Amino acid sequence: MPRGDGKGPPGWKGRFRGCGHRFTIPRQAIIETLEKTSEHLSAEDIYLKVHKQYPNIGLTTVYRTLEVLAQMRLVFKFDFGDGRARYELSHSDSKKDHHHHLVCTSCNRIIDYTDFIDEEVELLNKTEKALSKKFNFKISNHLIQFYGLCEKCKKTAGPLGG
Amino acid sequence: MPRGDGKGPPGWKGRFRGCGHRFTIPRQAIIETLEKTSEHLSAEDIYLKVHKQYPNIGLTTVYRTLEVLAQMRLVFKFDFGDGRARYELSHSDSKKDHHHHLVCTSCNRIIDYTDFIDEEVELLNKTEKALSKKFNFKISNHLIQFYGLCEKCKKTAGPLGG
DNA sequence: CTTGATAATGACAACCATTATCATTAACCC
DNA sequence: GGGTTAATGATAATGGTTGTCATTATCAAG
Repeated sequence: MPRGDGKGPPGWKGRFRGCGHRFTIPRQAIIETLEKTSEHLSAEDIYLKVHKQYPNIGLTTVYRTLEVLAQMRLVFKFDFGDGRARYELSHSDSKKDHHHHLVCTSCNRIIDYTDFIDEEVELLNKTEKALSKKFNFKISNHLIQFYGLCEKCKKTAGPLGG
Repeated sequence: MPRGDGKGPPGWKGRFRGCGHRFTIPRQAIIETLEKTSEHLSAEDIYLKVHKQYPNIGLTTVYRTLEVLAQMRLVFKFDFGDGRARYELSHSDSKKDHHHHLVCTSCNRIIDYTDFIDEEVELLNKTEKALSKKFNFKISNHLIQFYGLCEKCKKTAGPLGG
C-alpha cells in the first residue's frame, strides 16, 4: 500500500521530491487551496485564503511556490489582461477537467468551457505534432482564449464594445 | 479618388475620426513603426524606434496610443510571459497575415506560424459560433499559443525542460 | 531519535512596467 | 485664422512581482 503525503491526494510529496524540492507545510497549504477552488486565483487571492488557516505564510512564499509548481508544470499561469497573473492546477492526468476560457474584455469575467474541447484537442494534438516536427519545438502546453463581451456587458457597451 | 492620411495607407485617419479620436503625428509614427516591423514589440521597443525620428514623443504617449488602438481592435496585445506586453497590428482585413505563436518557455523566443492556420481558423469559427450562442457571448478575438522548448533550448535544458 | 546540511521561509526593500496627474500643445471644426 | 478640447509629455505614483538575507524547518544519514 503506497503511502500518501499525509494530507490530500497522494503523490504531491513524491512529485516535489522527484524534482529535488522539499514538501513543506506552506506548499501543502497552497496546493490544497488550489485544489479546493474552481476560481482563477491570483497570488494574492491564494495568500489571503491560505492566510486564514496559516497566518504566518507570507505572500513571497506563495509566489515562490507557484513558480516552482509552474516549473513542474503542475500549475498553469494565465494572463487575463487585468494586470495580475492567475493560477490553475493543471489536472494533466484527467482529461475531463481540461477546459478553455472566454474572457470578457469589459468586466474581466472569465467563463470556463469544456464543450467542443474534444474536437479542439484533437486538432490541437495534430497541430502540435506537425509544429513540433517543422520547428523542432518540444510543445508541452497550449493556451486558448476567446475575447469578447459577456452577456451583461453586451447590453451596456457602446459600438466599440470595450 | 479617396484621400489618404497624407502618409501611409489610407484609412487610418478615418478610423480614428470614426471613433471620435484625433489622428496625430505621434499616433501616425507609432502605427508606421508597427507596420514596418515583423517583430513583437513592447511599448518600450516602439518608443525607442519612434524616438529616433521623433525624439519628443514620450513613452506615455506610446502606451496611450497602444491602448486606443487596442480598444479599436486595430492592435492585439500579447503576453508571452516575460513581464511586458507585446503589440501587433491586427491585419483583420487580410486573412493571409493571420498567425499564431510558439512560445519558448526557456529563452522566450517567439515563433510565428501560419501553417495549419486554415484548419484551425475553420474550427475556431465553428467553436466561436457555438460558444457565442451557448454563453450569449460576443466573441471578437482569439488567442492561441503553444508553449514549450525551442530547438536551442531543447538541447541545453534538463529533464524538466524549464 | 538526534543531527547536520541546506533548501525554504518570511519580513522587508527593490524593481520596473504601467498608469495617473496636470500644465502645455496641437487637431480639427467653424 | 481662432477657439474648443482632446492629446501630449514630464514627472510622480502605483502595484504586482522579485531580490536579499537572517532564520527556520525538511529530510537523509547515523
